[in-house]
Amino acid sequence: MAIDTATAQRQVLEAADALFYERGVQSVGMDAIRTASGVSLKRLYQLFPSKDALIEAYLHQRDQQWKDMLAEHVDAATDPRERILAVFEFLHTWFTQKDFRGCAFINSFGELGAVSPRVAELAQQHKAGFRQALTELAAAANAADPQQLADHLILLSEGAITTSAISGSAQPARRAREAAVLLMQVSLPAD
Amino acid sequence: MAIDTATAQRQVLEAADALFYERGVQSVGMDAIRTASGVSLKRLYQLFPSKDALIEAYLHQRDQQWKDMLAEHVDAATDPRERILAVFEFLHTWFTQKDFRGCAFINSFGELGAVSPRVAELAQQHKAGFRQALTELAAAANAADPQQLADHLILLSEGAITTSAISGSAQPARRAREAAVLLMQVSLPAD
DNA sequence: CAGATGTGAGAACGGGCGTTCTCCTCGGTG
DNA sequence: CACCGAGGAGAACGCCCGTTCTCACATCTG
Repeated sequence: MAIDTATAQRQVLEAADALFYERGVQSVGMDAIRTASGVSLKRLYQLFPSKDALIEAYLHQRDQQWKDMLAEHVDAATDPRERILAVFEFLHTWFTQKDFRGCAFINSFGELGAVSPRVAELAQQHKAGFRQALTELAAAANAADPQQLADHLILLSEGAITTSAISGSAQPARRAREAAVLLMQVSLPAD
Repeated sequence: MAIDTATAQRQVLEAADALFYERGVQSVGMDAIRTASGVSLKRLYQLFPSKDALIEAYLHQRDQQWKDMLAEHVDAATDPRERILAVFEFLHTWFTQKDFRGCAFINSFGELGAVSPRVAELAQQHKAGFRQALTELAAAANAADPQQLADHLILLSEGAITTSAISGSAQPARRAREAAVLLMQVSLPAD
């Protein structure tokens, strides 16, 4: 008997995730995903009717995983400032993973953003979600202007992600944390 | 008679620059460059022996243009702090250009960094050049730790570039400038 | 003028890839 | 047992694309 539908889907998504993220979306053929997942092309196409659909599912999954990992780090702290700094701890542990290759959304956007409105849209949504989360953290820390602090922290985070991806070092997370501390000194009310 | 070699090369590079930047490197075929440049495939291939070579030339050219534009903005100011802030003015004017689509190096790296060591290398060099420039600006402003201030400013800049590219707004340049002002308040000696 | 050279336009070649199709096997059902 | 539908393996199809080749023409040299 063939593999259970749910596990087939999971295997395909796992393979797609690993390959798309590692090599970029366009460099990975459906055949590579078929081989890596062990799911036949026929099944693959009945689970995901096109490569575009699979790309979309891949990005969806990344978004969810990313949010979960972020929340996990943030929720380990209770002090509002530490919850903000936890974002940068999260970045550091992410950057240290040996398969780290930057933000899947930034990469996909660079590859396909101009050519696939759907990819551009998903990237925007992902970043909007991050902004939302940071704005809430900034508000919880009593920032005078939570949106402003959040935006500053976002710039540091995004900058750290791309700098770390290109340089291959996790140091940018440390630097971003440093800068965040300084910004919070100025933007948050004294204790 | 055929077109002069120098102008043919210039036309090819112009076309490649526009197309690669706009649509991404992999989405643009040699035929599109041929059509846009008006240079025959034969000539094109004797000017650039492969698409890879053309991509490399494209990145080289982007690097040079970018440095020139940056220097132009920075050199319009004399006060060390204003020279640093000029970086963010530059970003803002860049983001406002109607064809702005992020950093060519970040985009190419996302597309091909894992698959083409040469592209990864060129991206690293480009970013190293930017870091060098910012470190000098920070030192000239008497930062206690010029490398640290430079790294913080880089994070803001890179974050602004990707955020602006994805969101389609130039606002991140303003936000980055704001944050830079705050960081300089803390990192630079008082007047 | 003869002939060699270089060029433009575009066809041709070779390979890769997204997607579909063929054929065969196998488990379940009446 | 005979049949049916689903699924696996992989061939096949169409298309795109990087690169090379053909051919006709125009220009230069002697």
